[in-house]
Amino acid sequence: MSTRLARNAERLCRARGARLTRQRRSVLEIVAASKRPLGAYEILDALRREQPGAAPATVYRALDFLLEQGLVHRLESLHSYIRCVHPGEPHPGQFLICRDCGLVEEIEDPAIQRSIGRAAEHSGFQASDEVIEIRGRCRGCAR
Amino acid sequence: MSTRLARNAERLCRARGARLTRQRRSVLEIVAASKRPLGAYEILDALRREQPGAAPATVYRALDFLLEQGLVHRLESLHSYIRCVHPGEPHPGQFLICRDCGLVEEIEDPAIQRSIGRAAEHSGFQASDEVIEIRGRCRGCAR
DNA sequence: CTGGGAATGTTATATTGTAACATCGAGATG
DNA sequence: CATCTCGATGTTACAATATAACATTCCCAG
Ligand SMILES: [Zn+2]
Ligand SMILES: [Zn+2]
Ligand SMILES: [Zn+2]
Ligand SMILES: [Zn+2]
Repeated sequence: MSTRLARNAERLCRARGARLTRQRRSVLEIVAASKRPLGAYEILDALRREQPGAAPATVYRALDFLLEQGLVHRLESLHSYIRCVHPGEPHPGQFLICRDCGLVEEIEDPAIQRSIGRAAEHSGFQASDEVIEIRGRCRGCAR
Repeated sequence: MSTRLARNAERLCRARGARLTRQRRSVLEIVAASKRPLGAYEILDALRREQPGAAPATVYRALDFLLEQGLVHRLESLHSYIRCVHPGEPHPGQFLICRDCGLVEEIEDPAIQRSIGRAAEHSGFQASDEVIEIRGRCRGCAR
């Protein structure tokens, strides 16, 4: 399967002294294999196919780890999780979420980042991270 | 109490043919009276002081109405609700959320709006609304 | 007044997320 | 190798958020 993904994640974790265990890797692969974001309980259903005893805490603990490592993002407005398209340095995600087909595109736009930085500064606010979720209709669905 | 608020909301709703009922106005006033965003069940607790029979659906229905009318915003990352500081035309909210004191400031920054518009356009995406929640430390707490 | 649609009451349940504590297991230490 | 230790996992129960479904009431147009 996604050996490429797994190896890259493994490398990143190793470099940080973090342990990408079998369970955590399973959750990462489940999330990464999905075209759409998955809810925690959808991940749980998938995980149970290889590990029938899994419980909610199992999934949430793995997700906590993967979020810390910047390997997945959480979509606040969908209560769901999606792989990061360019892990490496953890970063705030910016997403285009299609209401029609449910697809989500992760973008990385420095101009958005800059404008947010300036707005925060203008209010004397020290930003530490951001939730940027843009909802609408994707190119494919707009036709 | 906040007669000013209530009157303005009343005027806006009347102009649109929307009915700001007693219940809906109660919920609006509860939300507006709070310095911090309130969760639906916090609103419910408050509402029950004047209407002991209120149930979750009561609150969620009122919130749906107030959200549609642009009188309150939902904070996705906090699962909570806050009054709009400048109702009139419904608009996407932009928020600075302090992790330390819990205060939330609503801002309206055209530069953020523009950068998001351009990024969406660049992906052929028709944006219809946005979730912009900037988390960090407010001026007061930063000192 | 009366009919009809919107608003509310009421009950039950779905969905998402955590707490708490027992147990396991990989790697360090001697 | 033995054993110690701490992070990871197993397990159970529960908290917090949100919605479904259907009965009833209320407001207003006609
Ligand atoms: Zn990313
Ligand atoms: Zn689409
Ligand atoms: Zn607003
Ligand atoms: Zn603060």
